[in-house]
Amino acid sequence: MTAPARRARPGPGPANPAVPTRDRIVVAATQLFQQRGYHAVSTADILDHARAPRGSMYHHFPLGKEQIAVAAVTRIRGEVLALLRTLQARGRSLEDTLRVVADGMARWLRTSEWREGTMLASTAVGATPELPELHAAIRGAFAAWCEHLTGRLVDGGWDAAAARAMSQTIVAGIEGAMILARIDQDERIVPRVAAMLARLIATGNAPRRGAARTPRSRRARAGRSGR
Amino acid sequence: MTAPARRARPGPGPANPAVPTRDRIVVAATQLFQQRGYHAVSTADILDHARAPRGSMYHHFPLGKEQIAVAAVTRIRGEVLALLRTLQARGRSLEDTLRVVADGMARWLRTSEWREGTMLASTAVGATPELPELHAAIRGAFAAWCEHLTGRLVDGGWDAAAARAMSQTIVAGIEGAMILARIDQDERIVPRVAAMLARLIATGNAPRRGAARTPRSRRARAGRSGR
DNA sequence: TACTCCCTGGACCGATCAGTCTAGCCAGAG
DNA sequence: CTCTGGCTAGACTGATCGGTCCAGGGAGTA
Repeated sequence: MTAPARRARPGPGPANPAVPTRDRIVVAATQLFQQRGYHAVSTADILDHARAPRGSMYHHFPLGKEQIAVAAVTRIRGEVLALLRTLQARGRSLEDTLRVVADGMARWLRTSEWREGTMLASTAVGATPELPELHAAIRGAFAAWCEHLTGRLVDGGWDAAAARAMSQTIVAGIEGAMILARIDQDERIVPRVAAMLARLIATGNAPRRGAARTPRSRRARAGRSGR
Repeated sequence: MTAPARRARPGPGPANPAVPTRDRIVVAATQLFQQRGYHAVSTADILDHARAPRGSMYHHFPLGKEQIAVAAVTRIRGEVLALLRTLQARGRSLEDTLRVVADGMARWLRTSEWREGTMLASTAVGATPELPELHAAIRGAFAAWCEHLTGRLVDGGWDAAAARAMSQTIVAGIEGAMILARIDQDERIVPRVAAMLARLIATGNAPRRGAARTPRSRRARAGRSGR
């Protein structure tokens, strides 16, 4: 318990010159922040991983570490949103989407040997109230995901308020499941929780509406309320 | 974005001599870890808050910071478990228990101005795979909570596997809801998610009961491992 | 009073932190 | 060719990190 000696690994081989330095930094930072969280990652770690010199980093990110973290969060936000939209475009139901996402995340957990995996939580913790820019970026990412899910639920006939609560439950459940799965090193927790959430979606449609099953009669709902 | 200057506050008034130094350290560490996570809290922070000198800390915790974190996690584990058991002893249903816990946590979030609140997640992130003792402590705490919840569900007639999945969903959902609520600074998210989970419990008892789910006679659930 | 032992108090250490600075590389423009 | 400016390169800084060390303080016992 004396010395961490975490800096042992010198980085993953030589830099790939085909990838611009800025992108290499963002990719490395994304991985590291997901692994260990904002405060446990040093700029030297990022530079090591990205095979970039210090000067380049402060050239591309003059505001320093927090700015890099914002870029990383924005990247994650976009990737997840793209996946959600792709699945929607392919006609997958929301329950199906949940399953696919959960399976993908479980695989990701395992292949990274439970080192990566908590999408934003690693970065979210400790970003309040210092680091206001990072805080805002994380908040925006969660909001974007929830908004997408809420939209899909409303399209499916959900009451706006219920849809909002449901989408928050989904995001919270998945994020929490990732934390539990990492700690337990048991990736099956994620699909398990996702199945529970899918059941909640299936049975819970429009809790104060008439039918319990999806009525498919969309288009007629009132305007969105939230935010 | 230059200097954090977080060390500005000198600590919360003079030390209370009635509380032993060791306890003051654990209490301060618990609060700080919940606020900012393991890596973002320095030993100097803890000492400041606890109004204790450096020597005392390494007298009581010769293994250093990680040992203090383990003590803090153990403390949280015990407190939550005690609350769950108290509510059970008072005859509250599991759904009711969930509501009470969620309301309490929401209040806690607000009164701490969204600085404390994510029970273990703050500490959990980044505790893998270094910090093995801390990792084990967090894992044990989550396991203890899940075990309690699983026991109550099985008592209520749930199939063992389904009960386990449900209890993990509950813990994951609450933990995730706390993260979302902190980021959004909106404590209503927690009771909202809790209500969803309660609905899942109410409707989900023995899912697909008639179908191929193994009923599996519940055995006497083994000794509950309190603290 | 004298002695013991648990605990306090804080100076101190080498390592590492995020961030600064400046010297040069090198491709494209003129 | 020269010049220029975006980018690289890494030495350097002061602050802070977790951890070590040891000189006492002071209650209990004799």
